Order: sequence, then C-alpha cells, then structure tokens
Amino acid sequence: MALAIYAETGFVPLLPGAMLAPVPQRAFFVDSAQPAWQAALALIELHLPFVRRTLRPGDRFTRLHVIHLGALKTSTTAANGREQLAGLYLKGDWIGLDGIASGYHICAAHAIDTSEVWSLRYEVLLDAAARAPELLHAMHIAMSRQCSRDCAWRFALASLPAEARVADFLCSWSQALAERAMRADHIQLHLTRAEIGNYLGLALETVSRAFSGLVRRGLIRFDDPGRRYVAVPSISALIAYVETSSQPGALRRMR
Amino acid sequence: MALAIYAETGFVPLLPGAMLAPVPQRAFFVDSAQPAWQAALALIELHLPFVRRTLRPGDRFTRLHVIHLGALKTSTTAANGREQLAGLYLKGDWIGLDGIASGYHICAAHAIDTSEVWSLRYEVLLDAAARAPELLHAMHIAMSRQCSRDCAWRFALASLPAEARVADFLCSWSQALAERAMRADHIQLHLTRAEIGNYLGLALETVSRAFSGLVRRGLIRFDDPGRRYVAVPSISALIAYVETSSQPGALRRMR
DNA sequence: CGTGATTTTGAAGCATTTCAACTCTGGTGG
DNA sequence: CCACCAGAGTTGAAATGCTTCAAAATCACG
Repeated sequence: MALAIYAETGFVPLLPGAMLAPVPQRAFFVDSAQPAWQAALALIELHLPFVRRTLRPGDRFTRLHVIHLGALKTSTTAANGREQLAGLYLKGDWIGLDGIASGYHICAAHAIDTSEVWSLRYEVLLDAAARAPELLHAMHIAMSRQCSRDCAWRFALASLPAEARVADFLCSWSQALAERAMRADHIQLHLTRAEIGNYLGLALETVSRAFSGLVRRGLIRFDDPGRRYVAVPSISALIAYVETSSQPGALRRMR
Repeated sequence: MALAIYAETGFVPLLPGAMLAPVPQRAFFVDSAQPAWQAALALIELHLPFVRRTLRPGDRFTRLHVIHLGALKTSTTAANGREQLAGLYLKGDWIGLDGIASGYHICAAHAIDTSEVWSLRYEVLLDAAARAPELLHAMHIAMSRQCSRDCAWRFALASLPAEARVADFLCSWSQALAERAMRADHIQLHLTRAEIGNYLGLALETVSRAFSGLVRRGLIRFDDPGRRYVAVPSISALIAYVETSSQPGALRRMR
C-alpha cells in the first residue's frame, strides 16, 4: 500500500466570502494500490482478535462492525414511529460509526442478504491502531467515504427528478459492486419498492413508474418475473441520463 | 473528561433479515463532561503546532480544518456545473474530512461570516494522536457527528414537506447554536433564499413562501428589514410543528 | 391452487416549481 | 442628500410532477 502525503499545517483566519478551495489539489493520503475495502479487512484480520458468533434475526447488540460478506441496510426510527432507510452497505463497509459521537447508535442495521460481519470493540481497535497506524487509517477512510457518499446522495435527492433519482440509485449501486469486483451490470435489489421509495424520498408508485420509464428508455431491463433483478445494458448510458436530467431547475444563479 | 466504555468484540455471520439493533444500549465512549466541540479545540491547542496565516477571498488550499470561530458553508460542483450546498459548519466543526478517503476534496468551503480556522496536516494529527489518544477520539467524534447529522438531514429531505423542511432547518441551526452556548432564539441567516433552497432541495420562491407561512403561524419573526435575522419565540413550538408535519405520507407499512 | 404481499397502472388531487411582476434594501455616484 | 440601480425577497397565477386513491395483475408461499 503505497502512500503519498501532501498538505501542511496552518492557522487561518477567514473573512466572509473567503473560501477553502476544492478539488484539483490532492490532500492527505493517496492510496495507489489495494482498494480501500480490501485493505480494511486485511488489516483487521492481521491485527485484531475475533470471537466467532452467530446472529439470528431478532438478536440485537451494539458495536462497530465491518461487513465481510453480504449486504446490510441501516434505518432510523423517528419519534413519531416513521422508519427511514439510512443507507446500504456491502463488503468492506463499516457500520456503527454513527455511535461514536453520542454513545448511542442512531441507526439499526438489517441484513438484506446472507451476510457475515466482523464485530469490533472501538477501544480494542484504537489499541491495535497504536501498533498498526494503517488500521487506523483504514477506519478513517471508511468514515470519510461515508461522508462523501452522503454528500453525493444529498446532491441526488436535492436536485434530481424522480426517474433520474432512481437511475442514480442504480448507478451508485452498480459502482459499489464494481469497486468490489462483482458483476456491476446485474443488480439484485434486495429491497421492496416501498423501501427504495423511502430511501429516495419518493412514493412507491413513483418508484415503480420510474423503473417502467427506464425500461421504456432501454436503460435497464428486468430479466426475472419478480422484477427485482435489474440488468443494466450500458452503465455509461444510465450515468449520462442522470447527468442530463440534473440540468433543469438548476437553481438559477446561486450566490 | 470522564469516559465510560461498553461493548465487546465478536465475529458475526448474518442471515437475511438479521438485525444489528439500535438505540437503547450505550456504545463506545460516553462523554459526560465537556462538550465535544470544546474538547476538540482544547486538545488541538495542547498537542499540535500552528502556523498563523491569512486567507483572503479567492485564496485556495486543501487541508483538514477545525473552525475556531465563525461560520462556513461547504459546497460541491457537479459535472454539469451545478453547485450544491453540502453543509453548514460552526465553531468546533471539522471540515475536509471528506478528503481522507479519495485524496481529493469533494467539497469547497466558503466563509459566510468572519471566521478563523485551524488548519492541520492529517499525518501530524496522527502523530500527535499517538501521544494523546483523546485527540484522536475528538476527531472520531467529529466524523461521527457528521454522519449522524447527514442522517438526520436525510430524514428531513426525504420525508418533510417544504414548510416543515425549512422549519427543521431552523431547528437544527438553533440547536447547533445552543450547543455552543450562543443565543439560540435569534438566527442570522448568512445565506440567500436561493442557497437555502439549494440546500433543502426547494425553489427559492418556495423557501420564501415557507418563511412567510411560518411567520403567519407565529412560529418565527423577522425583526430586521432585510429578513435575514430570524427570531424564534419558542423553539419547542417549532420542533413540535416539524414533528406533526412528518406524520403524513408516512410511507405506509414499509418492510 | 388459494391467500396475501408486491408490483403495476390509471386518474384525480395537491404541493411545488416555474414564470412573471412587483417591492424592498443597500450601495453608488451625481 | 437624493435618485438611481442591482440584487434579494415577496407574491400571484399557471403549469408540472409527484402523491394519493383505487383497482387490477402478478408473484411467492404454503
């Protein structure tokens, strides 16, 4: 795992209108070899002790978890009882990071496919990190990715119409599969239309119509009767569709 | 800073439908004394070296930043040039965490009020963290809070109608001020209606109408002619309004 | 081969966006 | 000091997109 380091330390007063600039510079570590999810799993296996356990539906516990296999969803339950899907997670993703700040987990996690999770105690992880800084960095990458993902998702939710939002959802999913060297052109939705709608802020009927629309455009295909296995003939076409759809109502001259 | 530690380490296979349960148990550290933002600033001051610098509007750089004073906004720019507000940050918040994973920053930060930022190199932070684990924990708390906040915001965006979404925005802002021992009943919006709309996924006219509606309900007041200083007579009333509004379209029986 | 859950589709209703006109604020220069 | 102007905010009316309600089709499961 080759690492390059950039950036310096500074103490910076800002005036209104000042700007901390974005993209093209590189910052922090740049991982040029192994994918992040794989590195995290390898490091954990190397440095941390495990206790093998079985979790059956209905069991409950609270810890920091790294997905070794399968797929999970997280959800929050609001005061009024409304449930809200918070995220979808695959191999190498970390779950439970939201609990560090408050001492309580905000989200519950549900397996949506046969899964295996490595469950860690936070302070054991920190101990191990003292001996293996890469392990710590792996955790930071996981948290950072989470933030980035949320950021991208926010963009979709705030600026895309229904059909493009569903398309974007599929693109993200496909990309997540590709990063894990899994088939990215066949997506198995382990979720109902209602759950997808909940996740995307749409009514389930709207999700259904969006799928139908995408099929009509030839951007996706359903090969199974249950309509839960999405085939994506051309991911780039799907991405292009999302991008053209984000033009409208482009929030005229902001700022 | 008294800390309590819970949870153990385990290795957990999951079946579909299995669940990593949520709330009521405590997890990880529970900070029972100093507020998180204050602890972070104190720890940094104690353990890290600073270089004093001035950043003028238009200057640009990329690093990890902790806000010592003021208010910043972050935004992303999509491929098609559309700008999207990503977040608002106050004293003690960390900016730039999104850059750890990819080596690139996804967001640009703009000061929306006179601000002072402490700028750190990630690897210097890690070095210092080896000697002062609390410092590391402070950073983890910051990242974790970021995730939690995004999660709550996602809820608002996906499930609240326009007027309640604006109300929720004000509630969050007010709460952020309260956590920092600042006046929480007078909010200075350093943002235009267009920016607020962009942030909340609404047209600027809708934001304006929502404000008018909230004034009509007596939930807020504008005391200035510019209509940028919001007075909130009763925060609890505002919160209550948000909660009653999240009932409808409650996404009938999900799952 | 029913039964219940999930998905699809249609039509009506509603919230939000869009388009457009107008007001107000704050800054600039005559 | 006042007139003017650009930017920001408000408000109305029409258009649109999404939700809701309703019903039918399909699938999964015992």
